[in-house]
Amino acid sequence: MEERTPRRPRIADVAREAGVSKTAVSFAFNNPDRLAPETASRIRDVADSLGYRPHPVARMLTQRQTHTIGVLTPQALSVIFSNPFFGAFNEGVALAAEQEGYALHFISPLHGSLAQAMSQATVDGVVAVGLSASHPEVEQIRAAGVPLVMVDSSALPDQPGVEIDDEGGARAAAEHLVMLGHRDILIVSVEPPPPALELEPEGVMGRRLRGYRSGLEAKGVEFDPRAVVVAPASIEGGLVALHRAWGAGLRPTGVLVMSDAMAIGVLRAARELGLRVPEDLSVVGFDDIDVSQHVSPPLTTVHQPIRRKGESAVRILLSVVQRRDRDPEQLRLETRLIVRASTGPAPRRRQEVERVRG
Amino acid sequence: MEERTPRRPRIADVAREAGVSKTAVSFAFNNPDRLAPETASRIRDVADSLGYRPHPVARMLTQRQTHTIGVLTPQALSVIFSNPFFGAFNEGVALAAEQEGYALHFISPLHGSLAQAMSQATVDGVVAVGLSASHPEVEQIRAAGVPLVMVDSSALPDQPGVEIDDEGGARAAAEHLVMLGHRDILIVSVEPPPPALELEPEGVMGRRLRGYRSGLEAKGVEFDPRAVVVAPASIEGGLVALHRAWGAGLRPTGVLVMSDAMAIGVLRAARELGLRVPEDLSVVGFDDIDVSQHVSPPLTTVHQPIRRKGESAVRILLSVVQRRDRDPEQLRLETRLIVRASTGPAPRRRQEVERVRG
DNA sequence: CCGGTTTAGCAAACCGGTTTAGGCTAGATT
DNA sequence: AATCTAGCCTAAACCGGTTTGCTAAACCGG
Repeated sequence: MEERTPRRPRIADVAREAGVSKTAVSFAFNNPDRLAPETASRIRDVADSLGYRPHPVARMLTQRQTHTIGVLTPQALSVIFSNPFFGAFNEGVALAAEQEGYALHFISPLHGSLAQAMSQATVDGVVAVGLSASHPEVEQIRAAGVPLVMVDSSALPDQPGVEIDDEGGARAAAEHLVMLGHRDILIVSVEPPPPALELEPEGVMGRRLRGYRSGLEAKGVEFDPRAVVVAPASIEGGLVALHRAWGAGLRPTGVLVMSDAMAIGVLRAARELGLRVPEDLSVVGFDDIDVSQHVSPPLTTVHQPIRRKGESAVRILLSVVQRRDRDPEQLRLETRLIVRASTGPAPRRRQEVERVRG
Repeated sequence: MEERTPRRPRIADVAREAGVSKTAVSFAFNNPDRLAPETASRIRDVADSLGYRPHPVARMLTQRQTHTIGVLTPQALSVIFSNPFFGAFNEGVALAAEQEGYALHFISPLHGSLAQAMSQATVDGVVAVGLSASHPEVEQIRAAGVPLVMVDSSALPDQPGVEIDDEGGARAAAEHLVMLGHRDILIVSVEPPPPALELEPEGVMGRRLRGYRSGLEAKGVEFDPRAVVVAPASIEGGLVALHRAWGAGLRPTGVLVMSDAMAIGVLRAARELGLRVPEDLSVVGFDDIDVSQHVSPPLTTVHQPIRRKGESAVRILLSVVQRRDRDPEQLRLETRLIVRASTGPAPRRRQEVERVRG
């Protein structure tokens, strides 16, 4: 007698074994009231003894829902997960999703195509983060007909979304430095990842840049485009950014950095250059990720409610997934400057900085 | 004339519109060689004009695969994502998965039950991390018949898995401190999360504890169980752990911490207590997460190849998902001590520490 | 002109469930 | 006794695709 690889038992096997119809087996699991109690429990016993579990894919197909929400990003997942910003964001997403019993499915470009990855994904709805409204594939994605909430994309009309007041936060950061007496200010911006989108004015970084600029100009400091450097949004990125700026002869007393990860790199570069923070150089980050309060000196930064952003996105998404009748909800969360120890009064005389560098 | 909500077009709609059978439509997408070229392209045109995309769930059902791998953890996802260890691990997982065109699906306890979450998940295989072999649901999970690779669980026979040399790494850390002259050593261990598993001897932390112990004893330092404190595996956790130990009257000159996140908290607590690191207090972490080299002072820690662990787990998983004939592969990765600046010679006289504290 | 091979496309079965619309029986009602 | 109702269960249709035979026509060399 051959030992066959044991097929996974299906509903028909249970039905046959229990001497009932498939319908009865299905009812035993999903709708036991429609069966005599003893029949239902007998069916369940048989199912257990066979090790039967309803096939999740088949269920999805008939019920037309997957109980899964997708998190979509235009970047490779392998660059997302160890980014503390995404960590906190995903934490919020997970919190809201778990509460409602939804699982999480991550969608990233498949063979370079987001739309393709999207059409392969079995989700009830999608939270898109870091996807700019002008992304080439955004139309295809919307055309997939899956409920979609966009995060940090300048809102399309009719498109639910969550964003924050990037511009206001950046303006506060810039004004803070100016009020401390800084005049020579370096701006460190985020370089778009390889599949190089231009630095679009509608993107997050565009908004922050506008905020910096208006903050400077509001206080009478001229905005100098040559004092803007660009690097990858990582600790390393910030590190090389300051070194490069310094090497190019810039001698700022204050730095406005568009992400905390980069700001941490800037802090490190400052130490390497022999600059004391904040005595010689003031640094302001953006995002207020968890570690920012633990680095030394603790980082002055623009706080945004990252976890809440993730939670809200999921809440909004589920409200459209579950009842179709909603208006597209657009949520805007506040930012605020948190002054810690990485900023201080500008050094009196420029020489002071020069001397240290030498 | 009523405006009906437009049904998603199905294969039958395309077939009717193009005047062919469903089979032909299917071929046009998956097996165009079996059709005359002009027929195939006509079908694809019709499909495009209708906005037709094959329904991913239906595909999964017939093809019996989902092109998705699951990442399973016994903890809530909302505690996972902003943990830098998981961040790096997931990065490795994502890297290997993306290379093979697999998406990622995260599975965490559903209504408290991992097995239930598991049976709902549509994945081709699962990487389980932080799931101890003695977890109450591990049998049900294995019984689901889904290929499974366990990470950091003491290997079950017949069960593919990836682990690291926790014990060896911990021993090296302990010996390092002893060689620097430390005799009063505090051990900070990880408290199991709420659904409180005991601190099992087979768990990761059990292995590390054994390593510390054997490292101490090998160098003739007695292991004192009262010098082991327990706290959550977070920066906060480490912070309160040292404060609590200090408050209880312990006066270690060296601390062995079972995770870098906690070690960073310990560093901070030391600063709050007025202790200089490493002059007054030496601190050794475990894991070597990315930030550890950026905190100040840079953290001496036991390195483990976290990303590679994730990658390897997925590689092994896919090798069994794709061809069933493999032996269960068990991989063990090395750890090594990385000495940075948070450890140094023990202070000469105990008084030195006492004085500082005062 | 004939048997044999391609080629192009189709009908039907299948994946593994859920759901609709009844059917049958037994007890209650008229 | 005939009709109604309630309770329990089922056959068949359905979700939306893929795959397996099979057939009819075109092609081919002899």
